[in-house]
Amino acid sequence: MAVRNSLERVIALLDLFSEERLEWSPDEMMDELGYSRPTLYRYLKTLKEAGFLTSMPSGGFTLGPRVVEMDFLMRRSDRLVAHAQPHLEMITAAAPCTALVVRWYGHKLLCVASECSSPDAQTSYPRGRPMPLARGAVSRAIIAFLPRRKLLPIVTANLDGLRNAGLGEDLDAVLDVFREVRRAGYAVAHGEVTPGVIGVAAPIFDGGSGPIAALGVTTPANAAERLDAAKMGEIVSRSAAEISGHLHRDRIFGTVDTE
Amino acid sequence: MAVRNSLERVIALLDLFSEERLEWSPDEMMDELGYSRPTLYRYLKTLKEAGFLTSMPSGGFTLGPRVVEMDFLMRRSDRLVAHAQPHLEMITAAAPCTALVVRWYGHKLLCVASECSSPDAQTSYPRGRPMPLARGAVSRAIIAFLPRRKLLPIVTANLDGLRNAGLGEDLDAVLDVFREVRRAGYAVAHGEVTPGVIGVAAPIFDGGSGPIAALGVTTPANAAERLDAAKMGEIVSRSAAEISGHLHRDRIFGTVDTE
DNA sequence: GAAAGAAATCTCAAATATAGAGATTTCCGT
DNA sequence: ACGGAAATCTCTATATTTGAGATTTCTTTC
Repeated sequence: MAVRNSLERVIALLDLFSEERLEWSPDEMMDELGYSRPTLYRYLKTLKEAGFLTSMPSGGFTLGPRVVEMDFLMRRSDRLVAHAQPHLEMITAAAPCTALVVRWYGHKLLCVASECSSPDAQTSYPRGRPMPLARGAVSRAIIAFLPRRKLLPIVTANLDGLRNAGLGEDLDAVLDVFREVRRAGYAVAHGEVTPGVIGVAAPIFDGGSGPIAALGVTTPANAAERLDAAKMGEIVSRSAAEISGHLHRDRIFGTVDTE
Repeated sequence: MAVRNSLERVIALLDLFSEERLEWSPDEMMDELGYSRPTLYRYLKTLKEAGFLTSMPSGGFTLGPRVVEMDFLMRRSDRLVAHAQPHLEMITAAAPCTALVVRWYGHKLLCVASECSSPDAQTSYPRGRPMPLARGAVSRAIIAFLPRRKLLPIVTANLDGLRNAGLGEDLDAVLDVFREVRRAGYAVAHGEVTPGVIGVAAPIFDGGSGPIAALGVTTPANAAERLDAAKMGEIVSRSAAEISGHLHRDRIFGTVDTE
């Protein structure tokens, strides 16, 4: 654990609240982080006043309303989500599947919108769920279209993961796969993220360099037998291109904000 | 602007990102907050590394992936949401309306789950949207059931708002309204939050003192003519009671966590 | 591909705010 | 109203933060 300044120590406090554990008592936090009592309470008080944490009736602390509100803000004013929503609905209405939009955050993939018409809960992928960087059509649809100078470091850094996903034995083989995705305009994956589920995805651009997100569709493999990958790729690519067009226009003419 | 310690200054930075404005450039932040360049960049770097902010291709900053992930965590492990979901679906399936769960955060009401079957977009109320404290059935359903020592300060602090909402001219009149809500077990409101929309709501308890949330249903007034308020109150109360029962049991037997 | 311009980071000393031990107050259930 | 736990306060030594300016890194333009 490197030297931490006070802000990092506060953030370490927020880091405690994870999937494994969403409620912590002050004493447990002290044990875990080694902060003194007054210090911990000072931090807690400020975070609580700002709404990042709330105290439960049980005496413990959890994440607070501020988190929910900030996510609401993001959702509500995210043009990507707004423009993608009709497409998600259209796609899920046409066949039992999950359609999702995954945003590229520079070194992390996160689902930001999804619709699901498949009865199979396995395929569902809600907003907020992180997506692995080395596997899946969505991830490949984004990485493949990154500008060279960003693509190479990411590929080399994740080479092991990509190899395990079966993309190829060495760097060149993996790069070939990405080249092929670029040529086709979309990526296909067979059960890489969820076993038994086929995924197809195409990149979304906003006019800047490189994709900012991807539109993906996943279907249970048995259902996908009828919908062949090429056809799905076609549909996904077209929708992704339309969304990109909207974003591009927004960017040029300035965002028509709020409402 | 009172004296602020460094943590509060960092939070003030996050406060900038509001409904009005979700993208800020470093220079704009400096102007707004008066921090020096190195200080601002130090803050930004840490917040960015922690994922609370991201830099946009345009050079500005916005809220980052961490926010979305934290909301996902909360949503996914919120027993209130989990237990309420089937009821929301059941209620919205029965008639065109919006059913929502609003959590009480000690001094703030926030919608945490909602389903909508009404074609009228007016009635929709998505997760993350704050709810006014002085108006609406949901708010009243919660406040009315607070323990005395919490109820009084809140009512007196918001007396003006409550008066404007038409609850009564003075403190005693307002308290009478709440007493009546307690007697009925649910609250009814006519167009208080959204004009032309009728709301009915009942409190949800988890076994501690005071309600932790409310279940609400809103319908366009014309559609509500057929469903009289008493009947809606009945349904909402029953669902709220069932949800309370689940939460109570969870609390006693310990949470069956994760999955 | 080089050069100008902008953006981000670094250096370092002064000063200021922070940390923590222990005392004290407030809160809560009985 | 009481007792025990939870949260906050006081105060000083000390470590940390701050900010001006220099410097590096990245980006855009030619």
